[in-house]
Amino acid sequence: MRPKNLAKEEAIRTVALQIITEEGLENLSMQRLAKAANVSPRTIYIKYENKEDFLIKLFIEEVLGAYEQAVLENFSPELGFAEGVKKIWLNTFQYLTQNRPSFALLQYGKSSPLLNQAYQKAGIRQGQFFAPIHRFLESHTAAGLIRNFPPDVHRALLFSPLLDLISEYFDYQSRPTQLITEDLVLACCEAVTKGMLT
Amino acid sequence: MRPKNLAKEEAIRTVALQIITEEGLENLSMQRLAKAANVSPRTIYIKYENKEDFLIKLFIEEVLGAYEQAVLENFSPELGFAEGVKKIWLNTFQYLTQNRPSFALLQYGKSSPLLNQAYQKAGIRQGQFFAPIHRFLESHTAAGLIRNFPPDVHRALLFSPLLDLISEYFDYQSRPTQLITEDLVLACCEAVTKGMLT
DNA sequence: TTTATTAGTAAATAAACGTTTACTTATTTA
DNA sequence: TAAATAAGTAAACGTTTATTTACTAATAAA
Repeated sequence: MRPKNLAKEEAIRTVALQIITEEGLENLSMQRLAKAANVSPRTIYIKYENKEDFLIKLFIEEVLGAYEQAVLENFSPELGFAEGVKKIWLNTFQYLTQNRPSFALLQYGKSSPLLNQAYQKAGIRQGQFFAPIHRFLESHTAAGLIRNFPPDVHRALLFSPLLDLISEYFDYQSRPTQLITEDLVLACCEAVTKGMLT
Repeated sequence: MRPKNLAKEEAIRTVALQIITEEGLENLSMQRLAKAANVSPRTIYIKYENKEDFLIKLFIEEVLGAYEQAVLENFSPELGFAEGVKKIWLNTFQYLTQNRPSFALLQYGKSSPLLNQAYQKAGIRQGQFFAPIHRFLESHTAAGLIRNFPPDVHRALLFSPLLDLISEYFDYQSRPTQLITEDLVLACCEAVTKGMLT
């Protein structure tokens, strides 16, 4: 049996992320992807059932896993609230600003019905993903340190401003000076943290 | 000269918003839109140059204008900080939860390169849009009441959690009970407000 | 070394895409 | 009432889409 050429599989995935980042998800076609990855269209269909299957697997296996790992690096649910939130913010900011394709796909996950399905499947809102953060928030809530909100609401308050700042980071990347610096992000982190306290 | 049939123009726009809301921007094709609006494809091209022109005008003229008006209703830059933020939050929450197509298009504006252009064109980040809110934030910053951040950053802290909560509102709409109530939103508003104070 | 089996290719498929062509209809104005 | 003109239609345009067909290439097991 002829063995799989793993380099081709990888080329398909990385070229796909490149096209999505530079020209948007709507400009990624299977034929174009195949040509850019120096591969026959049929080769993509060896591993993936169809385009939808490909995108969902690209999202879950290539993006979400690495993202979660980066965000949780050196984080522990036992950390103090301010310290834990700061760690999460710094990890997220540093990882996503250095991995634009991941950020682009995460943003698409919020609007595209197709990728939104993948989100649900990955259990982001159910807390299977980022479980340590879930526990972290629950324990500090139980201790009465932070306001008693449902987990989804905690997540909205904690993460959405940060993702918005990262979006602005990329907007300003094409201009003479960068508005969104790490110091500024840490100041925002402090503001968000303070607001959540009881 | 044969007069324009305004009902057809309106049908095109409302049917487009319907399709985008229910099946996503990526499933809106000109031929499909024409058929669903009971119109010949050519009719769309009487008013709009091409698909891009149509979407941008739909976004700016149909969505952004009404959205800004709703958000700013009974708002004044002279209001106290907590009071002003609360008014904005309530206006936004009430309007967008009742106008899902507007919310859907606003979300697409963040990921789709095409609509993102429209955002920039409308000057959302430059403060031409929502100018009263811009003045509101500037004066309270100058007075030393809230932290001294750039306007884009203020906007990220203030609005992004709210939009995330509205997104969750729609997620929960298909389930037995609604998680995101007006009371909960107001409690979050209080948290965000508190965090922004110096 | 042959056979079986999967990887991979080039080219083709039907369907859908955005847009246009060729034409008809409805209305105003002269 | 007739001429002028823009609105609107049905059908088609060439292109691109996702996917498949028919085939070749490469390797492991026999």
